[in-house]
Parts: sequence; structure tokens; C-alpha cells
Amino acid sequence: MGSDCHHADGAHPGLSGSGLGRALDKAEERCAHAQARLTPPRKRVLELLLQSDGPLKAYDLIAAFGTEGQPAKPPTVYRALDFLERLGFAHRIESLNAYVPCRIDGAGHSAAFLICDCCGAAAEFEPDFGPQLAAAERAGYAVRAVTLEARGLCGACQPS
Amino acid sequence: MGSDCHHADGAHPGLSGSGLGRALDKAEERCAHAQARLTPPRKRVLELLLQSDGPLKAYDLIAAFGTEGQPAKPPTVYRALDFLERLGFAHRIESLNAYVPCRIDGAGHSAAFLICDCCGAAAEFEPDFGPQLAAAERAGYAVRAVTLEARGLCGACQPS
DNA sequence: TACCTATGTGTTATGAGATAACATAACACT
DNA sequence: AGTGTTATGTTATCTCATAACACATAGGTA
Repeated sequence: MGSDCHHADGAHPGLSGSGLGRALDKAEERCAHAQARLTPPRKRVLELLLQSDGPLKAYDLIAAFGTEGQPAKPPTVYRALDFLERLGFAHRIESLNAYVPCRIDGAGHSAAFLICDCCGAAAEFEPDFGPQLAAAERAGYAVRAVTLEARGLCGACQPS
Repeated sequence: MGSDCHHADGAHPGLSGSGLGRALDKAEERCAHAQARLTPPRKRVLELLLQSDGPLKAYDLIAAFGTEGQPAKPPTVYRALDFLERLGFAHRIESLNAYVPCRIDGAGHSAAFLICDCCGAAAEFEPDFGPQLAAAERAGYAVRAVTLEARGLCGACQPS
């Protein structure tokens, strides 16, 4: 689980029990608003992401998908991930080939992460893309989504 | 190269002739300074990147590597790319699984791109990561490298 | 010179990540 | 019920990237 080092994991702890239930209920609600369906495979993948303490690889999700230990087929999970990303419930962390649930309410399609190269934690933070969007506008680009990934060491993993 | 659409390619044009030679000479020089060696495979990969009009996939480089049409072996190219990234001569664009030569003098290990989802152009721009670095500091992270990728449409590909 | 150690290269094989293509099923509207 | 649309199941395959090990070359140093 995201912990390749001896340090405390500075990441978001996974949800469980009623916290998890509430998060899934909220997702259902948001889907209803958006005329989208949180079908069983989609819900299952979201649940796995929410339960996790850190970024999950697609094949981790595939392996963990079945409740009796049977894995999913890759397209099942990749389709669910597409959906969850489209609706802003999850983000792909490109530099990790991994996925996390969105931690920021209504963050749309943009996201920013602080990624610890030691413990694997990926902390999502509120993106302020002001200067970058200004630069894009100057260049005549119409920006649809922005992702930022900062690699380094989290507080717990720094030499001190 | 990089043009999947009917629009003009807004990207950097590839270098050739003396422009290419000058860029490679400059790279040699920077290597000498850094006590690093721009060996033949490394130079060849850099040359291919510089010649291209747009981002190149690793396997494009592998295919184009040999001057008589023989491909390289994957590790040859991946090692050269590692080197070029380490020295700041090239960047990997994560959301494209592709590589570009660095267009910004002495940009270090951080980079920002405007990526056109229509024509595939990837324009590097001068990153101003002020707000993000401030946020990282508040969170106690020691940031080593930042990459930003903005997806959208370049000027030429917008509906108008 | 002869040796040693770092670093870089060549080669085979394989592991990880993602998608194409097509059949079937469920929904939602009339 | 009939029809269009959206989602799922399934097989196979494609693309991307690295492990592991043998060999070669550069540069330092006794």
C-alpha cells in the first residue's frame, strides 16, 4: 500500500464503515444530478479507491475487484476508471500510472498532487492555476483540463 | 508527425541542417560542463527528438534509431532517454507517453506543456510554479521536480 | 604499463499497463 | 413491445517499460 519506506505514511487514510458509505452515497447523489449511473462495477472501483490509503494501480484494482477473490477483466476496471475520471470522482496520477479518489469537492477536471518519492503518498491539493492559465491564454490555447504533479519528499520522509 | 487532425500543426518545427548541428554542439558543451558523456546512442536519440515536429513515442525512437533502418533494442533508447531527462535535454510528457526535447534554456527538472488534443502539438512554456510551490511548502513537502500538463485545443484547432 | 573501478552498452527475455473488437444485456423513451 | 443508447462481458492483443547479465570502454592510480 504505497509504503516502500520506513517512514510514516503522510497520505490520506482510506475510508471504511460509515465514512465510506457516506462517500458512496454522495457519489450516487452527484451521479443522479449529472444523469449518470453509478453502476455496480463503477461503484465497486470507487469503493476500492476510497478504501485505499494511497494510489492504486489499475491491476491492483483488477485483482481486488471480486469480493470472493476473483479478479475483474481489465476492460471492466479501465471503463469504470474512465467514468470516474469523467465525473471527477477519481484522478489518474500520470507519473505513477495510478489512481486516487478525488479528495477535493467539485474540483472538476483539474488536479494537483504532491507525490512523495519515498513513501508513495500522493496528497491532492487545491489547484491554483492562475499563472499557467494566463500563459495558456496568451498562447491562444483553450484549456480543458490541467494536471500538476510535484515530486519530492513529504514532511515525514525528509532527512530532517 | 503528431498530426491526427486536419488543422495546421501549431507545434515546434523540427530542427535540421545547421540548426540541428548547433543544438547538438550546445548539448555536447553542456555535457562537458556536467562531467557527463554525450555518447553515440544518447546523441542519436537527442538528434531524433530535435528533428521531430512533435512528441515522439519511445517506440518511434526505437524504430528510427538505426540509420540503415535497423531498429534499436528498447533498453538502448530508454537508457538514453533517462540520461537526457536527467540532464534536462528532454522531457517526458506523461499524459502522452511521449518525449520532447527541452525547448527552454536551463529549465532544470520542471516543465509545463500545453497539449493540443486535436493535432497533438505539445508546446512547452516557461513554468511559473509560484502558487503551487507555496502550497507545497505549507504542506511540508520538499519539492524536487514539477510537471504540469494542460490539455485542450491550440489556436489552430479551435472551432473558431 | 597494468590494474582497477565507474559507467555505459548489447542482448535476451519478460513484466506491466492499456485497448480493440465484438457479442450481449439493461435502460429509457415513445 | 419496439427502438436507440448506454453499459457490460469476453477474448485477444497491443503498447510501454524494465530486469538481469555479459561485455566494453574511459579515467584514475599504483
